[in-house]
Amino acid sequence: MVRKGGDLLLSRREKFQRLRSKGIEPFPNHYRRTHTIGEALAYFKSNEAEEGAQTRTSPVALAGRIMSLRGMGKATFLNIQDISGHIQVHLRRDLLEQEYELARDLDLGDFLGAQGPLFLTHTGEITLEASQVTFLSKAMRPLPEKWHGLSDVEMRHRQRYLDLITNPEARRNFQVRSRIIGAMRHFLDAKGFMEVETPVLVPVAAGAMAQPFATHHNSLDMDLYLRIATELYLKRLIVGGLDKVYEIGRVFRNEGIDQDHNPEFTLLESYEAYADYSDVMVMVEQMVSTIAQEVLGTTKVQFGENVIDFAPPWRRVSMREEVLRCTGIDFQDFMDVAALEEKMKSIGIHVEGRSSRGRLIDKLVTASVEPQLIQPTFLLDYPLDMSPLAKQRSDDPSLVERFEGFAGGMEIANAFSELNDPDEQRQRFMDQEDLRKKMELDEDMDRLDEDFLLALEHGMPPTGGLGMGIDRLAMLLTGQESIREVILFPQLRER
RNA sequence: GGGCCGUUAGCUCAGCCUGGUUAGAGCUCCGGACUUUUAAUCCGGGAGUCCAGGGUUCGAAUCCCUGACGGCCCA
Repeated sequence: MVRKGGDLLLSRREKFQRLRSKGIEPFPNHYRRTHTIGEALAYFKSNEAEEGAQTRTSPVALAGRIMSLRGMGKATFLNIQDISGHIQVHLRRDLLEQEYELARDLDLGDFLGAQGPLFLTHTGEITLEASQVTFLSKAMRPLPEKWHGLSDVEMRHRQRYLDLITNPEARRNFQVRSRIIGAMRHFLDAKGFMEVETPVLVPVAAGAMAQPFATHHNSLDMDLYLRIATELYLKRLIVGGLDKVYEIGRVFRNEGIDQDHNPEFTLLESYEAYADYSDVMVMVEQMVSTIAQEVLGTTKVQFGENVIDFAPPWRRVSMREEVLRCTGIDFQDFMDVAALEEKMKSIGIHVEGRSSRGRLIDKLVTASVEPQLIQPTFLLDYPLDMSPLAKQRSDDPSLVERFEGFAGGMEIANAFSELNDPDEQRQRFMDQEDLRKKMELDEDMDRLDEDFLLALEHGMPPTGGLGMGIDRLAMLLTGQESIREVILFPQLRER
């Protein structure tokens, strides 16, 4: 596909042809570098520490993308970049002789291999003095502007590779994200959890209240959905005796897109037999603070105008109390849906369509409480109405043993003591379905998964379960306020 | 779903309010000079579907309408 940019593309094509006609392969198969650029810089510094600024190292062979190019006639300075860093390369005609001609055909964005000793220029920059250069790959299109980088947000997302080439912060965000997930696996593995993979294509999209994406399997002639959660499959594994399992996987929810929602996102779910939600709470604060410490070297991160400290213990407060504090509404005084809705309207919270009591309370939390929860906070003990998979509290059956974890004004974790009574679970699913039908609700309810109930009937031990949004955790630990900055290819409208 | 803002050269942006020569700048690109430069510098030269469509006007990048895409805020 050829797009605009006529001249610039043409001149690159011409240089490409010129290379070929000189017998230089523009896309050679092999190049052996001896060091990454980061390693080479470290190598020079250790030599410098021993021998002083005049040191010249033994030759190294480096490779990278040309990010700047300063031709000066019989000498050329350029900078090459790889993932570990960037380094200046000095090309001299007296050293390279005929090979120096190559300098004329280099473009920003091309890949170059260079071999030679490292030295310090008298402006103090570590530089490779090339005794040999190897053309490694041609860029047929120009890079974005070298000083400002690529700043058009849409293009940064559509052509993420350009963002990654030119914006160090983008590279860093995704490196941090990767290390977060690594540290998370390490933490869970060390606790004796087993990582598993469960189906993405499922006959019933259950385990959360969300619209699924629908698809179809042709040879089975069967409608399937992309999972909206991994919950019910992981609990089947608890039934199966795996005792501590987790999955880090993509889930799909057919919903709107905004600052902290993408239709596909990465979710950690973990289930631990013989644990309850208070055990999970301790694990969450340990895990997040450990990850922050491991990845960032601190538990404190700048997020917007705030510094969030993930060091345990996190604040714990009953959800009911916190709603009361933030809104002046004690939802236990409003068992009636209409009365609650009326009361919410009086403080300016409107809910469209017909809603259940659970959804109204959820709305209260997201609208009035969540934005205030900047420092890590656990809200405890949610109403039964909005928690069909959680176990009731023994002292108050209108509440369940559930918490959600918040930080930076976002929900990042959701956990409960898992309901393991199969008859009660069936009843909860049916209540949800009844509620939806009776009230003609405009909302998603958890779907009944008959096969899951069959598993539960074989007996599930008491279990503590957790769901945690990896993308939002990555936002918090990278200081990014948009989920699109931590998802490499966020969903965009087709152009 | 509603409101506000944006879309001009490959990239980063000015110009628009207050319509009027051939739409500008920097980077990139092309030619030339230059063997320690580093946003290299100096000289010369290129490069545009002003998001799309419609309207107003003698005349539209500029004013109006519709749409597309994106951003922010609200729901």
